[in-house]
Amino acid sequence: MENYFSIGEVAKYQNISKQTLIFYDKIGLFCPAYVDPKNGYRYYSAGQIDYLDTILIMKKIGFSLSDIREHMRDYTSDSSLAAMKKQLTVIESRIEELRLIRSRLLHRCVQMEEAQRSSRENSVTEEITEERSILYREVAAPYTLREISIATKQCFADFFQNNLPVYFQCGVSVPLKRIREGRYTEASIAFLPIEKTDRAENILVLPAGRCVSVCHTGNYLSIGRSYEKLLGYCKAHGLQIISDAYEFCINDYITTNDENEYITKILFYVQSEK
Amino acid sequence: MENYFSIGEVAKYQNISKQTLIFYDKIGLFCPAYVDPKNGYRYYSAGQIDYLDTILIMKKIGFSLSDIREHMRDYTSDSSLAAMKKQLTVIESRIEELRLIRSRLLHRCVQMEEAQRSSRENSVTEEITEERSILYREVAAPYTLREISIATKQCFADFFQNNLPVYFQCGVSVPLKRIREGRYTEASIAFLPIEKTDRAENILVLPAGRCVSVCHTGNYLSIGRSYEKLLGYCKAHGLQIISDAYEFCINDYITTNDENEYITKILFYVQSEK
DNA sequence: GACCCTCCCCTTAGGGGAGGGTC
DNA sequence: GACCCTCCCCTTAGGGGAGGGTC
Repeated sequence: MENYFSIGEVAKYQNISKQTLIFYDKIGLFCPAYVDPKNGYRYYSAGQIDYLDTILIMKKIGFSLSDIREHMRDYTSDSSLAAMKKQLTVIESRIEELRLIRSRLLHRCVQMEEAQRSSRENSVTEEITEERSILYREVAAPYTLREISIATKQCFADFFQNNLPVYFQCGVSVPLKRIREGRYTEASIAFLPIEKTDRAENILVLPAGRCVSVCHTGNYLSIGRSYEKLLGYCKAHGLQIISDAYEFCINDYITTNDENEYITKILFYVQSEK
Repeated sequence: MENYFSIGEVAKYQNISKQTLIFYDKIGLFCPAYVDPKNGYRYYSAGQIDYLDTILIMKKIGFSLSDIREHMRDYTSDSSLAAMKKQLTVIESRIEELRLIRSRLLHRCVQMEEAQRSSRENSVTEEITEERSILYREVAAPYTLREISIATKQCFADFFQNNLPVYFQCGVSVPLKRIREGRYTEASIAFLPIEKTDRAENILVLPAGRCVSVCHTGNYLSIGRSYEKLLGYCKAHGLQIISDAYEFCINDYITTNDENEYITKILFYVQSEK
């Protein structure tokens, strides 16, 4: 037994637990070279423990234990190179996915922080917006919160299914005509802002242009208050509204369960009256 | 029941399975607004299913279901922002980790492909190497494969424990004196090449400089053959060896279980004889 | 006293039925 | 016939014992 290692020694050298070695033995991934028939003690040969490095590296690369077991049943430099290259693409797509999630998160965090500063004033601002795309679904009649919710759900389902580059944010659009009639909450489409994409179906591009906006703070049903303010501002400044209303949820059910904290940015495209 | 959704409808809208909804109910993460007492049917209100978006987004961001449950017990814009920012750092470190793994994998793949081309010729080449660092451990007497294996293990354990920026590659160094005496396999240190690091302990920097090298193909115990070739080359070309031997495993037990496929690059620093 | 063994239960986020009732 | 329910077993990669023998 001179040249053999006990389970404790192997565990120590490789800095893994004995449990792990017992487990690898049980699933046939890495079995001791010799097992004492009278007490069941495991002994590993010096030559074989190098294979543990290979196993640990394969694990680090992202292979499952059963993948590793199959791979090592008979591995050559060719099969190893092929396996490593395959894993390289897996890792790269995982990195891409995480990057996307990071950019969405960042976007939402930035928006919330900006809104927390500006919403206290709650004043109308004029700005030139940049072009942006939205992924949308039409809201069915009678345009109550229920139908809006369903349309939003459909957008999210589309996003989760196709992993589209949307942000973690939603919004709705309300026709100008309904706003004028005081039907502030009867949205005609629900949408999710989305990064530039090749896809065409259910995508709408909002052009760059002159806009007025206000952040509405509080319960969604009280949004009429902010609309009146916005309409009043346009009238007072000689601005003609040339689009439907676009509402972007900055703070909504995704980030708070207190409706008083809701923040909705309302936006209209405008031009000076002739 | 007019405004309620059945489990099937919710599953369809959110594009998740019924099993998932039953599971979320069981763990108390997302329970139906109403359960029919006579048949146990689940009914979800229009208002509540928006929370599912929040749950799915939180999941996508990387929270566990129990984290989400705790978070949503009472979440505000402040607590959400804090949670999102925390997750942002988690995601960023995950991306970094994957990047590191990718660079190691790439390094190994490139080396193997290069070696597969050049090893067929098996000829001595002269080159100017760049500076590189190695993470090493000393090999104990009597310098057999057993002690080398232990030293290598210690390097790997250090790597796995501290997640050091090493490549998935190992190597050894053999003192020139032992080479001259024909003791080709009696390495004095085992090492792993490592990216530039701030760490100082167990790190050795191999300088840039003029080198000769040869790729040895096959069983490690036959490496003497390649050493003789290398020494002969130096003699014939008037080169004086000014360092110990460094052996880099290009193809080893990590990538093949056929010793005939092993490829080891042997390298000496040299200068012209005066 | 330190080391080793074999059970056995536990964790995450559901998937896939079986068996039986319900709209 | 399509929909819903409640069990129940299964998956990954081990961790954490308990209870008992061994160097």
